[in-house]
Amino acid sequence: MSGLKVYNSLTKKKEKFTPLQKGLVGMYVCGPTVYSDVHLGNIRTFISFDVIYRYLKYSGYKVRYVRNITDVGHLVGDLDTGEDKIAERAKLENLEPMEVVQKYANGFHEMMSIFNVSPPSIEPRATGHIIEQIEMVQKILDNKLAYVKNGSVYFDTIKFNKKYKSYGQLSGRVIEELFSETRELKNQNEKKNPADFAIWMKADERHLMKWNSPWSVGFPGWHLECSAMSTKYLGEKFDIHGGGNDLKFPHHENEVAQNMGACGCTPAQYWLHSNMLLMNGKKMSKSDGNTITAEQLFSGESEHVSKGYSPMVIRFFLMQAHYRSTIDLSDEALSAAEKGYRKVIEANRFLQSIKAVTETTINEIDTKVNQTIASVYDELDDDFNTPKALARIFELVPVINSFKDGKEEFKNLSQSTIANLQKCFSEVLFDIFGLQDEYESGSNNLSASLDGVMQLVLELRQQARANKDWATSDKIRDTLAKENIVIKDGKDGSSWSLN
RNA sequence: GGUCGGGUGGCCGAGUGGCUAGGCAGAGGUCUGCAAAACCUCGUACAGCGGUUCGAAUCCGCUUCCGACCUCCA
Repeated sequence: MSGLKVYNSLTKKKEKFTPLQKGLVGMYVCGPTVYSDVHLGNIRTFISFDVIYRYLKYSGYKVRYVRNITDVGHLVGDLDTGEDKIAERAKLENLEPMEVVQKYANGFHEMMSIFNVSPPSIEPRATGHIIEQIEMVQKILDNKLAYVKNGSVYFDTIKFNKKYKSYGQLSGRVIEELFSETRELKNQNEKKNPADFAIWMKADERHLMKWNSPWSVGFPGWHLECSAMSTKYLGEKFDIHGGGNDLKFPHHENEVAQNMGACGCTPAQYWLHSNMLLMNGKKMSKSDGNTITAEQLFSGESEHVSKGYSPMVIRFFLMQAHYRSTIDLSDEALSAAEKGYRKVIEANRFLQSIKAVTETTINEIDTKVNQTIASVYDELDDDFNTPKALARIFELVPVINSFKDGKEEFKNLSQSTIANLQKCFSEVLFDIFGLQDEYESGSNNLSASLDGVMQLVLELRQQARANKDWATSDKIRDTLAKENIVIKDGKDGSSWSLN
């Protein structure tokens, strides 16, 4: 229950998880910038935090999960004077900026739903919080940790670091080195030093997205929206802040600075960072063109895959790696995941169909199975170790299948052990990992009647087999196979499944 | 160049100072009319070179290769 340990990027250590308020967790995760279609790398991050969110809820916490949508403030190119990404895209597609935002936000939500990612408790947008952001800029100015230059406002990292000595703590950077490192290509005369960053930018005439402020007609700096919105919905101090590894610097580092600059306290207790999805050994990234969209993966229309893979196979594939490790996407790995997914889902399907078992005494095998079940949750308590938990689940699969086959050692599993297995598989696979049984194809009327038809077919085939009429029995099997229905002959009759 | 993280059996991926995950593929077997599925068994892997240790894939050093961040990025 409270045995959860999490790896904190701030301290670089695994720590016992203790929320600020007993039983309640506030979690903020950086969402997408909606200026183009999400790719699988983005999706991985949101699935990782979905599992974390689900596990926290499973563990009995009441979680307020805030995941924002950034629809302004991302700049293009090397310079802070660059065009806003959304505005840029709007020009390109000949759309109103808000149309761009809506279009890609819709696409994002659709993807999240396809991958069974739970919606957050609050999904705030940057453009909906301009006032809060302006107020935060003012607070930082009041605290003398920012300065105004030609209508733009810059965060004064030197002054901030003198006061708090903490700039760079999260990303492991030393502020002095940041100066010497920063390339001199910036025509950033407005900044006092290169490590400073804009929290409010004056917009020029051509800019499409701009708002009134005490300093100029302009727009907020990129990092500001997360600071403002996390404060608004979770308070100045909250429990977990998450995001992709690539956001650690400068985004999260600057976020911390802004929060401290405004309220004098560190925002999140625990910083969790998920690692990147790789393809061909390299980070999946739009700018490199090293990407694959989910649609391409579903349809198989990509040079990277030989066939299509379903959303749940992909989700299962991701569960096989720890969220803090990179994972390499490949055709071979996906097809291995597909088989593994099928195996565990089918074992579960049988498991859940077991009605009542004659109660027997608890024997050695029961004890062993129950220990393994307990270990599944221990693994998840250890920084959400899904691959280890999954390994334990797979140790239980042969137990279930052996029970099904009536194997001597397993046929007398007790009622309570079966119940524990059912609970464990259902909780871990569906509630925590967020998988779905794709072979079940819904509990609709069609599948129910199909099952009725299939029972008849299987019965007829069974008769044919009893009469050693192999021609008929094989014809049934082979014809069904062409329709992607697979017949499996077991000890106590046959079963079927959709391929 | 700076900072950080990695190199694990055919592939993907866990992991701990000694009890050597798991999935997929492969081999053999059981079952089966055949096939599939299922079940059982198997490979003794940890980049290289040194060192610490009774003992290291796991700790330290060096070498090498790869990646991430340092500029927008989940």
